[in-house]
Amino acid sequence: MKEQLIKFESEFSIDCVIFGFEAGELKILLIERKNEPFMDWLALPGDLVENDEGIEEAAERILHQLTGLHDVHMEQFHTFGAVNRHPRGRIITVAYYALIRIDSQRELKAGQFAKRALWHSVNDLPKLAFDHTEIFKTGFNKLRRRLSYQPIAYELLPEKFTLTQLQQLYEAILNKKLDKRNFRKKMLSYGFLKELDEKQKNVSFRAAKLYKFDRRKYSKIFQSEMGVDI
Amino acid sequence: MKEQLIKFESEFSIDCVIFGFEAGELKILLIERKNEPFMDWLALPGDLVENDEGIEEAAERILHQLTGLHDVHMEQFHTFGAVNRHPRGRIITVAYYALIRIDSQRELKAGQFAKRALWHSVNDLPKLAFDHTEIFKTGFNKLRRRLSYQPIAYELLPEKFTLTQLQQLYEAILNKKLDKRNFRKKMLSYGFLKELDEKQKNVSFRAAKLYKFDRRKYSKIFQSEMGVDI
DNA sequence: GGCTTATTGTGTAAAAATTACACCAGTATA
DNA sequence: TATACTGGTGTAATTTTTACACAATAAGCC
Repeated sequence: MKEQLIKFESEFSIDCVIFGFEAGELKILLIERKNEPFMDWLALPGDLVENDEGIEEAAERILHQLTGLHDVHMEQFHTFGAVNRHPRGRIITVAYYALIRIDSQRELKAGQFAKRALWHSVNDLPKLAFDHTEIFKTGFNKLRRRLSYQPIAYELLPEKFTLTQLQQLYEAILNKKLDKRNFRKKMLSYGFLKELDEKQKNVSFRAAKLYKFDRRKYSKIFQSEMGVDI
Repeated sequence: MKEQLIKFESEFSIDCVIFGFEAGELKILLIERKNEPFMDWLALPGDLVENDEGIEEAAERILHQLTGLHDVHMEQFHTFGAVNRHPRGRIITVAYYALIRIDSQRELKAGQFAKRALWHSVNDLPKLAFDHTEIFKTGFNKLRRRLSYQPIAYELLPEKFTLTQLQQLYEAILNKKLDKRNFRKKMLSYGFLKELDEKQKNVSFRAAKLYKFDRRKYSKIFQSEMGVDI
């Protein structure tokens, strides 16, 4: 990354924990590093923040560079600033997480700083570069806590999905079995799932109804539970 | 604007939103600035992070410098990084909040960078220096959300307190009236309040029982509800 | 001492939310 | 048409949350 440490009193970066869901498994987006330090290691996608961009802006830029995505709802979750977290000197990093739909159509673009980008299951992660394992764990815990009071998981699913898929996703994130009937009752009671006149195709068993997420209704319901202004 | 921007590519600071409770009112600790920019304005206590200290460490140092306090449980809640948040150049700030007991014995020490330090009610805050009004609001919302799922308010009360005081504190933070009986039932059901054999003194009405917070039991109960390691 | 005043301290019933639990229906395919 | 597999559904018990009112107590004052 930065070769000329002398030049800077300090620097900061953004790191992204980007969750996706595929084949019943929760995954995160990783890159394989091209340069020292930690050459060839897996790492969270991240980059230094430019001096003329805000950090939200930087987060968007970086995610775009790495995935081609725009307008992804990203949320800051923690800032890591241990003195020795980066071997090249003092670099504080602001960590963001995002939930995105894994789109098999679109290939991952590694960008200029990585050998490749890949989706990796959250369940058997190897040790990551820098303190990225810690960052990932913190982000995953944040996601869990968030999901248990706000239904945000739909962002990970394809546009049309079945209730079973939704439940599997919840189970993957919360890491526990849920009761099918209670889960459905609860999800439908929120009122932001729209039942479609369509069913699954190409399955070798009874096809399930497809549902769609209704963003309008969702906002109405959950905006009121947000923070209050003073 | 931007007098010595040349010297630094970037810098970062800590700002602290320190809550206290006094006379039935929720307050925060502010300083009156001694220097430009924003000379004479009220601001959150904060300082630049040194290059050889971690940010948690820096937060502790700064709080200590400003209040003389040690071992206060501080929690990071957000990092602010708008490009123009600081007129002197690009300074990203990591915001922490803390809840402390206002101790009338101990005088506030302003330190070398402030004219004075003071407790100010959260209800009629003037406009603060920099983006500190926004930082405060974000921190206050964080405190509210946190309090509604974790009983952390005891940190603001004197060692011995009455249930009415505890309720007033909740009402001040959540900004709504609570039902006395339900509130007491709930608080006592947690099991971390220890009833003392003592009562209020010097009150011109029926004295209330005093309670103490039992830190041991609290930890037992709430550690299990924290994030899970992977 | 007894009256006034202000606050403390207590219980119950109704409503709402959460949990536990099992079987028939539908579709593909063999 | 039988088999294998997943989809879809309801109810009762339990727990949690809410709503609500009055007697007990202590100080101050007359």
